[in-house]
Amino acid sequence: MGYKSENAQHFQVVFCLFETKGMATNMRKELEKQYEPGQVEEKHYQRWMDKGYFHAEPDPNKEPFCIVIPPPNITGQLHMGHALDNTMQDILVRYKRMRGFCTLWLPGTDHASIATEVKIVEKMAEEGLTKKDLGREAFLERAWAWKDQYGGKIVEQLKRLGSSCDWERERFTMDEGCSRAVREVFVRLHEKGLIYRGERIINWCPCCGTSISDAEVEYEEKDGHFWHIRYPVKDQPGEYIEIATTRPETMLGDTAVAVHPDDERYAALVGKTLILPLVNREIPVITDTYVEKDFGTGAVKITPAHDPNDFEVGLRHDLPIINMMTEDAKVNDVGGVYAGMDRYEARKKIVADLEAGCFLVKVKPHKHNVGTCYRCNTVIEPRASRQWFVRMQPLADPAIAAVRNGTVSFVPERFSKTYYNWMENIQDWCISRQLWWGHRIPAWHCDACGHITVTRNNPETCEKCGSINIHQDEDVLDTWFSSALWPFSTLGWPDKTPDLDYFYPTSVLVTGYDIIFFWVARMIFSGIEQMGQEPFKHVLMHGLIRDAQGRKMSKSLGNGIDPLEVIEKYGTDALRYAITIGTAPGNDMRMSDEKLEASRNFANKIWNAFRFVNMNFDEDMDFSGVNATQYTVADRWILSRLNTVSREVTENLEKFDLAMGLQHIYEFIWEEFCDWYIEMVKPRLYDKESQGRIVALKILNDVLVVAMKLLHPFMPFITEEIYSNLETGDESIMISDWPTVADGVLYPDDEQVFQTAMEIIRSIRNIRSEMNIPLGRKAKAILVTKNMALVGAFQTEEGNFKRLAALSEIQIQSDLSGVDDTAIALVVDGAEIYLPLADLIDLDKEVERLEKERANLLNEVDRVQKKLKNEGFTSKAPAAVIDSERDKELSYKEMLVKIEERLQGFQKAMKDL
RNA sequence: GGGAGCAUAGCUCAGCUGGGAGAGCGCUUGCCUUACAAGCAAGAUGUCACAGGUUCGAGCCCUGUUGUUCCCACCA
Repeated sequence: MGYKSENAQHFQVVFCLFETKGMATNMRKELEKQYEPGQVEEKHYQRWMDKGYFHAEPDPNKEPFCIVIPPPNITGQLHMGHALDNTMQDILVRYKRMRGFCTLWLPGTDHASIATEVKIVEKMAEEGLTKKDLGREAFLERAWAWKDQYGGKIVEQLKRLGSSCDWERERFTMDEGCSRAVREVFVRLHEKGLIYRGERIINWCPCCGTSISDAEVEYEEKDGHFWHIRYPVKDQPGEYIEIATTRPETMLGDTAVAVHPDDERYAALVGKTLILPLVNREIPVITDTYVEKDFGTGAVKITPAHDPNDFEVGLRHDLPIINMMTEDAKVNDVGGVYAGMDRYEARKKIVADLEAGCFLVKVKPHKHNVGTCYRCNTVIEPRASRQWFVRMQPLADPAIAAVRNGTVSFVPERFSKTYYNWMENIQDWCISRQLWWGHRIPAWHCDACGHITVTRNNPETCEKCGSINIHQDEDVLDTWFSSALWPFSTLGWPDKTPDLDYFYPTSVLVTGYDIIFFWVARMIFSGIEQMGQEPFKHVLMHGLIRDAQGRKMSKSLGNGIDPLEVIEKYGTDALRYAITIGTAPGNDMRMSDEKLEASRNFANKIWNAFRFVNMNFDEDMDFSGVNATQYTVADRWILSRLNTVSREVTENLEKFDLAMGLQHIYEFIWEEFCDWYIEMVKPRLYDKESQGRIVALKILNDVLVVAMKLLHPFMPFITEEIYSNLETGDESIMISDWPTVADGVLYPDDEQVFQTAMEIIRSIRNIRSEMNIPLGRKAKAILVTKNMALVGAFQTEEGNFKRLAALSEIQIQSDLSGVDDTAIALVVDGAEIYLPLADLIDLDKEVERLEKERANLLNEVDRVQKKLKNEGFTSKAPAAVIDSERDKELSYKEMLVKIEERLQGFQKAMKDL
């Protein structure tokens, strides 16, 4: 089946939409005045899918271009962040596809271990159930059911955005392949000694009941207190050390008090024993340089089990680690009478008891940062715990180098600093989570000998003692562990697949700057470690979308803008336009109804431009006889401009400046094509006998074809809708070729002439408006110029120019003969226009206007001349700049002369009156 | 404590390797001109935060200051 017949078939589908309302007389039916995105989007997306346009297979004859999607959480509901992220990816992908790359956009979803588990637990709570009630297996059944129910939802929502993902390759971080990759990486890192298990202080979320990594802790400044407490010295009544703490309840776990070795105030007490109040435990006074003399009292209680610094001090001094808290943040058995109390309840009681026992010296208000869980916002509790860690230093070094040497580049560049900052100060990564939903750690503990067997496949015996009494580690891995492998696990790793071979390293990663640590950094070191090659060449960062007031969108504020509602109301293309336009790369942006309306208006503008063209098309047009010799100035001007704009859009896309690319095509379509070219072409079209009609139709068609291509990556639906109704020979815009661009300016002379003509028309319109000359009153204009090209243009386009400037006649001549002294004079670069409107003119005002004009020009001439007289300028500025200043000088001078002549004539005429 | 961003029209924001300040919205005026009133035409509005410096030339580069936002670190 050829293109033509397909196209014809498609036409019928399109136009039946309008059959009911239109009252068309031929095949080209009247289109709706307003663009209706709804059905158009659904229709084309379905067709693209059916045709398999999104699918990519490795093609040795083409260059690959690959993006892996930042996988949205299965629990996720599409929000503006997704809309931005995926619009940007789709723009790049559609552009590269049209440029002939073998283009793969690989989609998928993330199991989002902790986030999903939190949601499921919440839902279970509504039924009065806890995880313990269900047990691991039943819980996981629920989780998978959840995934099946909601996982597809976000995917369907991504489709509404127009995302041209290869859905045949959709992946999930917990699918068989990705899980295999996870186990493989874990085992490999373990074999290299880069994964270890150890007792460390980790961040514990009492609400989620799990450890979380440093990156998952958010700090908020909160008002707290500084409690000053006396710890009495053993056997020396009246002697004590005063410490200060923000968490008095942790004293239950104190195993020492530390002072600075050089602190003379406490020198005598070092080595003595203190009696821990309320607990009556004996603890030593030690010295450690970690203590700052000038902060607080200069003496620090040391709680190795509940503070990272204290833990380190504890290690140095071989102190016991006393954990005083349960997993749900209650005081444990260590706490004696406080056992079973919630941490804050215990705090109150302990403070009260300290006060009663005269141990409390004072309470000072104190602002400090409190860590909270990024998922549930609960205050996290530092806690000594046995966990699995990834040793980061060896992995970080090559990952830093990859960015330093440009193998991976951040766009905009400044984000590489954020990356270095983190990578260079990296701590080991706590990867074990006390959760059930996720990749279970591939480690088996031997009940007989205690050895841990780490292996890819479920072992039956302990590798050390051979015992069959082994059990798998209860914990799962940090959800980011599997995301870190995403760029290669999704392409088939650890197998050597053709996909992996062809598409890895991927081309670009598009994501928000808020996720550099969680994800980008970890993908980079994982890719380098496992594949020996960086996972992507460029990281294109974007900012956050905020609400109209500039606030972050959040559930609690209820200020979120739902992209699906926006799509319903304004259309996907409008949403994509609004998201892309007018932002600098990497900056946050605000979204508002005003912006969306403006975006929809642009879509509507394009629609009406097409509508105009469409209604002038004939059923059987034949462009074959049209050739370049038949083009008018306007034709060559618009083609020349189109060529330049094509180059600009291409260049901007190449350097990932999407907003600027869109800006260029926007301005071209609205200001040049619609406001000028279409207006210029109308008379030719209305005159059915005109020779130029078919030429004009061809140019309209061709310009729209290219303009739609340039716009397609940004606004895929409306461009496809229009493209499929133009004369192209293609079956779809999305697999058509990107416009080719000629070097330089295509028709420089015509551009020049047309610019001047536009300037003339604008100044006539201006004066009409200024002098309140109504449109109804047709005025005559005398154009005085020696520019033959301009004369030619005005002769061939006379009807047009008359109409655009609302003139009844344009008389062209090379001198002032017959021009009335009192005619209004307009001077532009290269021409003068005289409007003999004596009866309408207030002579004094006209003199005033001319004098103002004269003053302006004098000013300009003066400025340019000063510049040109400056030797520094003439000797150092580039030749092109100097030339253009010389040109300006000439034309300003010429214009000045005309104005002055005019003024003299005018004043003489006034005298005569 | 360290790092980054931002400060340009009434509002929201663009502004290329430094070479006469732009858009959208809003505002004023005139238009339902057979593509579009979700539109057309014309217009007004700027000490480009401040102070120095580099340069023939600075919104743009350098230094400092002020205000503001964010990230990282975490002195108990």
